Parts: sequence; structure tokens; C-alpha cells
Amino acid sequence: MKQDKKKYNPQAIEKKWAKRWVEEKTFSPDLEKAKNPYYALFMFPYPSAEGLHIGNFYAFTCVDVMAKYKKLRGFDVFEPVGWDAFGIHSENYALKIGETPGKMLERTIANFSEQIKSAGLSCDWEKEINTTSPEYYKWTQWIFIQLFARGLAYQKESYLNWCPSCKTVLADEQIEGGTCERCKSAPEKRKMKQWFFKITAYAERLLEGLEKMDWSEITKSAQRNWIGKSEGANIKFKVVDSVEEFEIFTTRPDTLFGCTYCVLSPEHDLTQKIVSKEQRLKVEEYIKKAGAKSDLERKENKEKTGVFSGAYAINPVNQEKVPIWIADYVLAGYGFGAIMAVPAHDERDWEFAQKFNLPIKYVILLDDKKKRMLDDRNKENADSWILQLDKNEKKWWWKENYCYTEDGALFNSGGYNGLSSQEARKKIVQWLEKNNLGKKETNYKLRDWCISRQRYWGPPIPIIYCEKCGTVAVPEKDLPVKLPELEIGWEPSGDGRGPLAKVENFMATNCPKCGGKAQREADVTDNFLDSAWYFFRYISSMNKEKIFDEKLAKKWFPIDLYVGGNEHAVLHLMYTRFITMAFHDLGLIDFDDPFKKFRANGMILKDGKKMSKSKGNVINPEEYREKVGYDALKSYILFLGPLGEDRSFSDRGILGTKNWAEKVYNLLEKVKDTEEKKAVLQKLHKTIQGVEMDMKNQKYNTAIAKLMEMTNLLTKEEKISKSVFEKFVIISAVFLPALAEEIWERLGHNESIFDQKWPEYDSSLASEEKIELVVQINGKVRDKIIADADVNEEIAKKLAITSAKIEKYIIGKDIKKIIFVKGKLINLVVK
RNA sequence: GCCGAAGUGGCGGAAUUGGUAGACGCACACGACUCAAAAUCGUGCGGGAGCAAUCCCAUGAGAGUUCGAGUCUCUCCUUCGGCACCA
Repeated sequence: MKQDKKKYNPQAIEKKWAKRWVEEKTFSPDLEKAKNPYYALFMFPYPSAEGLHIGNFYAFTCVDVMAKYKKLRGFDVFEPVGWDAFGIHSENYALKIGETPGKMLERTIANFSEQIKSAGLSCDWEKEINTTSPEYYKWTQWIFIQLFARGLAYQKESYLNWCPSCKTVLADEQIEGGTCERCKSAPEKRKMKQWFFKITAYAERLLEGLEKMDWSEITKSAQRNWIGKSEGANIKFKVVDSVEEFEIFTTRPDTLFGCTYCVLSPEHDLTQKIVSKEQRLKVEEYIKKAGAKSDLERKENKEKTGVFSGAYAINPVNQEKVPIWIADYVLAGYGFGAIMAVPAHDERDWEFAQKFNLPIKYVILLDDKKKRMLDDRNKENADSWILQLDKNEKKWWWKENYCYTEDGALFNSGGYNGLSSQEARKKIVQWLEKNNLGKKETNYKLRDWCISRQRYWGPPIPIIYCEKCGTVAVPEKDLPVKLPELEIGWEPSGDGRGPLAKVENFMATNCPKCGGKAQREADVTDNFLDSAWYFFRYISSMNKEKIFDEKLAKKWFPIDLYVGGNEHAVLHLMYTRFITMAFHDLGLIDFDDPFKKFRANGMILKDGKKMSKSKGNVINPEEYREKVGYDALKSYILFLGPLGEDRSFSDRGILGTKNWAEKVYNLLEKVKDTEEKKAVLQKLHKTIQGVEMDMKNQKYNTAIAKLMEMTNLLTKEEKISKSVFEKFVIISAVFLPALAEEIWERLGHNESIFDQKWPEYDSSLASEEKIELVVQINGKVRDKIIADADVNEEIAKKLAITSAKIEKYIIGKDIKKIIFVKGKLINLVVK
């Protein structure tokens, strides 16, 4: 019986402390008075009915260990928690189980919060938020009207992604690999009038900001690709025998002389105006067909199609007359939806010209090196080059049947012949600008954020349509526009309007300007808007006057550490940056980017495979609490490898951290009144130093390894002094919080271990007195000699050449050179 | 195709950033305890040669720089992530 009491019982210990931490508000800082703020944030969860999963657990823990470490280092740590509960995800699930989302969430949030509370995280439950509460979404709507007032929220009609299953439009960011991010069905193209946020106005700032931020490279690169900056020029083309003209965007103005035709997208405004009588029927038929194609069809079938418009344009640089074609390989949404085609030096134009027998004109010469490179790539055609000798330099161009996009030297280009592509780009654009025929321009792939959703479960868009006054924002004093609590009729209708459109007492209102009868907007905002600003609300979750307190924001922002899944790289993370920049421009804050440091946590694989319900290899955290306890589970996840990489979880492997926790627990018995051995003290101080360094670099895995080493050393000791053990327990508390807290109490302390000070290491103890001096001959290790740590070159040399093992390598040879690395090695270069 | 990250024992991964490759853990083997098993503790554990001391090979492949390369440079291969008819 007594035996049992002494046994490590993680479940009981963890339960006890998790409860006490919440009750005693151990981790609730005073935001106003805090002197040394540290804001640690994990992506707030969507409270799914399945409950906490291992991915949540991983991301939360990555933040949590840093929070605990910083708290021990004397910071006022704020690690808030809340619920991202609006949105299609919740609503679809509610539809599936036939319950209203509101009722369902009451239950799932209660469950989820119990789970997080029992996980022993240092969350501040005082500041909990929920995006579906009117106190929260009042401010989501407030953001909308602020952006509306500044022209950053606007309505426009355009072709949008319509998800037939979710029955709503989606933002471009929510189409992943051509399908709906939520339900994986193929979206249709629909022309609709919708609300947009002008994120494109921030394209350059979003891109530039990336340079300064401490974010995972993988995330930054995803954002860069999504923003898709390209520099080039706009060029005007006049239409022959017409007053019309159109502009094109190109990144290769140096190839302007090689333009042999132009292409307009089927949606281009000009097509109707310029089409010739003979071609009209064909053109109209083509436009109709192209319009019916979904993005997915386009993606799958990249075969070029198109039709001649019957009209011609004038190349501004050489007055050549070139045909204008209509083709859907030119996209309406990018640039002007019109291009100059240079088939010799653009692969898409090349393909099109081949198919429709359009002329090809080479204007770029390549040097020998580039020619050889292309020859290697394209061996079967390697004999079609034409040689041109230019100032004794060999230059080449292709005779036929090939297209190359490399930069080179210009020819067939009038006064620009001989210039490099780079120079020619500058000169040609200068000439165009001087003659008002074009200008330098930068384009981005990023498009404005469509935020209307034809759904029920979101904040209603705070807009009123008045016959007299037009589109009017709901005044701030009337916020929030409450989402009516519907028992029935909240399902998406699919008719292009949100279900609120049918709720008469919601829709009917008065115009805030003229007081006359008016209608509300029936759509709600995108769920990603709720989550684009939640971290601002945490610091003022109770504030009724303001979205957040500016003084507190100044103190607590930018956020010190943010961790979450990289699947949000271009969704959530881009939107948060945009909203933060907008806040900056509203004068609310003085910074542009909300997260100083972001780390993407990788995925957890089970035995090397992706987890999925169908495979039955899903890791349920609660199951492992039963088996090994949360302290061991969390440590194991972190121990598996460096942050940001995928990691393979195995049932056997987890025993490693379980054993570790148990060993630490068992050390308690050895605490005696005793003098500490020097070797133990040295290891302790080295461990403190090492853990500090690893935490600084967020190398949790090696920090744990160092603590394990210390544990192994202590396990071998008969007696451990209390002072050494206490220090060791404090530094272990970062990874084994409940266990450490329990030990701390048993050592006779009343206050929480997390209110203790991190022990300072003594650098004289942390560094070695004796080292193993490595002796190399010509860079190969030949001997290791124990020497004083501060041994100098002279003595090291003596030690080396008098070593018996070294003798045979230097006998009869000259020592040409000696390389000495202090505290490490001496290398004798002999011949 | 373009951009980014990565490739080290049977496995997850270390390596103070150019200085002892394989820390720590898992698995495995042997030993101690036990009537026995589990648990625990101890020892070993990249490959090859040798009784041994020791020597050779080895960080995806190949070259290079260097006294010295897992780390830097170039070329190539593979895997993963992002973008993709974006002019």
C-alpha cells in the first residue's frame, strides 16, 4: 500500500495542478501593471465536436513551454485562449447533425475548454473570447465600417468562386488546388456583386514586411508566391482604323519588336467594339464557350484555344500591324486582361502561334554559354541555330521550331540592336514614357479579399441599402447588428443570397441617414475576418468602449511568439497582416506587422504516415494521458525533433519521455542533507546554461535531451542535495510542469514553482576545467590528450609531440604548420 | 516550369555554425536481480579488417576551396511544401 503512494501517478498529479492553476490564476497577468510583458499566442481553435486533437496539442505546447520558460525568467507572460466559433466549418457540422450552430457550440466549447484546462497549459482564462458573442462581433463589424469609410471595403461585380456544396462565394485564398478549402468540391464561376476588402492596396507593404520578420522561411515563401510581384511595363496599342486603344502588361518590354500579334481575354471590354463583321459570330460563340468553362476545366485542359477578332493593332515601337486574337489563355483578372504576344520568346505564345500558324520573329540573340545550356536541354533540335558574328563574339538565334525565354542581346530591334535585355528594358520603357505610349509598372497576383458569404453563421455585414441614400454603413452606435437566433430557415439557400434575406424583421430597417425605409445586407462576413484580429481583442476582452485599449496595445504588441499550422500561411496569416496594417493606417497602433516571430509547427505523423480516421491511426491525446500522462506526452512531441518539421509519433518511442518523468519523480527519495559533489554541480550549471541557449533558439528537443542527461547523472547518485535538486526541478518545470509543481510542493513549498526565479548559472562551474585536447595530423584525429581548458599553443604543442601515439606520424618529417584552436584541438601539418 | 525547405546509424534525431560525426531517446543484444516473467539497473550498439593495440571507409552523388567540410562553392539526383496559361 505504502509502495503505491510513492509511485509516480501522472494522471492524479496533472489533474490536481491543472485545476489549481486555473483556480488560483497562476497564469493570469495584470495587463496594466505588467512591467516585462511577453505575449505568447497559439492559433485559437475552432471548437470541433471531436475535441482537442494532437495537432492542437502540438501547437499549443510549442507556445506553452516558451511561456512557462519566460515566466520563470521573470516575464509577465500572457497566453490567452479563445474560440474561433463562427464560420462554415461549425455551420456545416451543425447542418449534418441537425442542430443549430449556437446550441451545438455551447456543448462543444464546454468540452473543448475542459480538455484544454486539463492539459496543464499556462492559459489566462480571465480573458477568454468567443467570436460568436455579440460583444466580440460588434467589433468585427466595426472593422468593416472603418474600412468602408476609407474605401477599403467596397462592392463590385465580378466572376467569383461559388462553392455549390457550401452554397456561398469564397475568396481566392480559400480555393486550394482548385477545390473548396472546406469541403473539397469544385467551385463554379459565377458573376456576382459582392463585398471586397482592398488587400491589394497593401500588396507592396505585405511583401516588404516579410523581409524584416522572424518567420519560418517556408511561410514567407508561400506568401511571396501568393502576392506574386512582377515588374514590367504597361504598353498602349492602337487599334487600326479605329479610335480605340488598349493597354497590355509585359515583363519583357525588351521583346517588343518580336510581338507578332496581340491577345485579349474573352471578358475584355474591347472585344465587342473591335470585332469585324465577318468574325463576329465566331467570336461570340467562342466567348460563350470560354465563359462556361470552370477554372478546373481550364486547369485540366491547357490546350490553347482562341479566335481571330478580325481587327489589327499597331505595335507602337515599329508601327507594325499585328492581328488581335481573343483567347482564354489570357486571364481577365491579371494586368489588363490583354497581352502582346512574342511567340519566339514566350512559351505560351509559342504554343498558340504554332497552333494557329501565326508568324514568329526572333529578337533575342544568345551567347555561346546559354546556347550550350539550351542544347543540353533540347538535344534533338540542337542543330537549328543560326550563327551571327558580332564584334568577334559568337551570338546565336534559333531558325525554327523552338522558343527560348532567356535574356540576351537584342537584334531585329531597330535602334536597340546590340543592347542587353536588361538595358533594352530600361531604354524601351523610357522611350515609351517619353512618347506617352506606356510606362513602368508593377503587377501582383494578389487579388482583393472577397468577404461576403451567403451563409447564416457569421457576423451580418453592417450595411443598409436605402433607395434614396444608396449604400450606407450602420453607424457605430447601432452596432452590433445582431445575428437573429433562428431555429429554422438558417440553412444556406443556394440562390445567391444569405438565409437572412428571408428573415423579414431582420431585413427591414430604417436608413440611418434619412430615416426612410431601407433593407439590410443579407450576407455575413467571412470567418477569416473573425480570426484576422482576435489577438487584439484579447488584451481588452471586457472593454465596451473600444475595440482595444491603445495603451495596452503599445505595451503588449507586437506579439512575441505565434505558433500554428502552416496551412494558414496565405489565409489567416495574410489577413492578419492586412488588418494590422489597416489598424496602423487608422491610427490605432504604430506597427505594421502583428507577430514578431512566427513558427509553423509541422505535422504529426503516426509511424511515418499521415493520420486519418479511415486509416484508424488517429492519435487521441486523452488516450495517451491514460497511458503516460500529459507531461510525458507533451515532452515527447517536442522531443521528437526540431520545431517546424513533420514528426513521426510512435507508441514505443513515447516510453522514453515517460521513463524520464518517472526517473525525475524517483529522484525525490534521494534528496538528503548532503554536500553536493563538484561533478554534479558542474553538470547542473552546464545544464542551466545549455537549456537557456536552446530555449533562446527554440530547440526544445535538445533542451529536453540536456535535462535527460542531468537526470541520468542524478539517478546514479546516492544522495542529492536539496539546493541542487530544487534548481534542477525549476528548469525541468518548463517541460514537466505538473510533475515539477508536485515535487516542489513535496519539498515543502507553498507558492507555485512558476513564481520562482530561474536559477542563474555560474559560468566558472558551467565551463570545463579539463578538456580532451584533440591532436590531429594533417586534419585527421590521431590522439586525444587530457589538458587544462586554458592550455596555450606552446604547451599543447609540447603535449602533442611528446605523445606516444603521435610519435610515429612525425618521426622523420617536418612540421610545416601548426593550427591551434583554443580549448579544442591542435593540428600538426607534416610532410 | 518557377520559388522555398530538406536529405546524417535499424528508427526519431544531435553536432557550440569550418574543428573529435552519431548527443539524447527508441529498437536491438548481453549481463545483474528473479523459481520465472515484467519492471528496474548495468554494458554494448554506423560499416569493414584484426586476438588486440589500431587502421580503413562513412553525413543523397560527383567535383572544388581548406591544415581540416555534415557544415562553404559549383553541378546533378531524390523527397516535401507553395505558385502555376499571372504575360
